[in-house]
Amino acid sequence: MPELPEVEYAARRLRRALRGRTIVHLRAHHPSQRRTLGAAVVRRVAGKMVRAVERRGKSQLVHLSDGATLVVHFRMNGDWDFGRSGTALAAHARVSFDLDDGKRVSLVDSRALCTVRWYAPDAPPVFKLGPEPEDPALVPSALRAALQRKRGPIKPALLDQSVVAGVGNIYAAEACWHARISPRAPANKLSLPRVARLLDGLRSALADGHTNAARYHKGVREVPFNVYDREGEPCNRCGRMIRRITQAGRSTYFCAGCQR
DNA sequence: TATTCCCTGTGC
DNA sequence: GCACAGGGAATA
Repeated sequence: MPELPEVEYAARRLRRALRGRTIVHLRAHHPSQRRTLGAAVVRRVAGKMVRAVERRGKSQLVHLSDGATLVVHFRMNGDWDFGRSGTALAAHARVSFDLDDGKRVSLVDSRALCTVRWYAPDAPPVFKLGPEPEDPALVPSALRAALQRKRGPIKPALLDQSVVAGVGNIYAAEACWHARISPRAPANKLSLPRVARLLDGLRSALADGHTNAARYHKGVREVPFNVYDREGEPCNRCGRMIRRITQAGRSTYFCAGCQR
């Protein structure tokens, strides 16, 4: 379930496994991954050491010792599986890294929508991303300026990665709920106080997400969402029924009682 | 700015 | 069967 908190957590685990290690063997196991990881790339990556792993928005960047970069995107349901080389591959393993310490990291993704791209040292990836949600430079007036360039309703606007990096469908809806703003409110007409509330709402929703990402692998009970996937259930704030609508082809959950 | 497509799995 | 799934690039 990879949105920003999950990707942040995944990138940390990946960093722990890869940093300083040499990739003995990179393999693409599915045709959709072989399109971006051809034989030449796979050959070139072999023997390179991992200098650093970082996250930008929902992308994970693996910086290699020859200056090349691998960019991993989980899309809808990618995740890492950590195991040992030579053992059976995890189900739905799409790409795997065999490391010089005998361990193997696999990208598992049942839908095979995940992407792994290789960038040459002289042509590094360029991201059209807005500020990270935690960036101190992201103040209400900056968010408002970004939103004023947008047409259409606020909730789909929050999914635009050039507005704020890493906001996905769940947290866009949760942020609107926290801020008591209708997902249908025009993005470019939100007042500064409402934008400030939205920013606070986004940060609290993501904070819950970070708690959950840490709990996910420990079997600890997770913090429930307030609106996402709760159609027909009562709102935690006003008790009215949560509704589901479609915006820009995706589900939006909200409470028409207290989100105006 | 909305739809279509990429894939496969799940739940009704 | 069919609708739907958290993303994003490519389209009209």
